[in-house]
Amino acid sequence: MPELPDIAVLKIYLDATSLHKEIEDVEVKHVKILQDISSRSLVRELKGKRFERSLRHGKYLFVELNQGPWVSLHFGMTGSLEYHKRNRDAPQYTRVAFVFSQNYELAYISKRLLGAVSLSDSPEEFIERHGLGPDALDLDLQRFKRLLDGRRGGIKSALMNQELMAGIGNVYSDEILFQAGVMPVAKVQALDEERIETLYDSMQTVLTTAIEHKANPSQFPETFLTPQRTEAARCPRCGGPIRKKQVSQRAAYFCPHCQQG
DNA sequence: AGTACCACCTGACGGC
DNA sequence: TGCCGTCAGGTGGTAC
Repeated sequence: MPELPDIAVLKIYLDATSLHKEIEDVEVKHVKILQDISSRSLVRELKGKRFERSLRHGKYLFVELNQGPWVSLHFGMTGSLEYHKRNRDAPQYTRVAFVFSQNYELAYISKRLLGAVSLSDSPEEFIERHGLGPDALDLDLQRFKRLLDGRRGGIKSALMNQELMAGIGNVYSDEILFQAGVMPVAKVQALDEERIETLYDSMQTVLTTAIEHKANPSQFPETFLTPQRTEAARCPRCGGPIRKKQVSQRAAYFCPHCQQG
């Protein structure tokens, strides 16, 4: 479920395992995962260098090398990281392996190959080039209001629009709307100022709470909708049935009793 | 400006 | 058991 909280957890993991170690080799196991760069260039740029620090913006993780470009990691719908000792059973679907000394490596894993590994001059340059909005957790209420002001479309697609704000995907947009008591089909224009503020508060609370629980839905508070993303589920607040509906081309889960507008 | 649709990929699941 | 359609949390391009 790689949305903002998941990437935040991957950042903690990468920082704890893979910084300040010489990259002895880079193994590209599937070139389709590389974006705008060849295998050879990636290896040449990274070999002998070290990861010094990482930054997260939206659903992207950027890793700074001790000199040269930044590595940018995007995880698509099925991506992850795993640091492990190299042996005969490497993780399945490892697409790129960053190899350190003593036979340890950081594996970039992507089952469906929808993610991307690339290089950029800086996170700022990458964010600009991709037209990403501000990070959803680095957004104050006033700016949130300005971003939504005058928008004609639905609230769910606005929350998921990476050009507007970066980091929220299908699952967390549903959770934020549920916590705020707003229907996924609600139009932005139909929300008064108070509900926009509630939405903002829910966004901050949901994202930070998810990160605190390692982005693992099975550990989320009982008041959360996310673990109930099945059609037979019950609303954690009122006990009524959870409904599923296509909204903005995605499967939205919501409680018709607790969410309005 | 905002939305619909398709494409990119692979795997899981249910129906037959 | 095998085949087939459908669906899955990502982004990006095109057409309206």
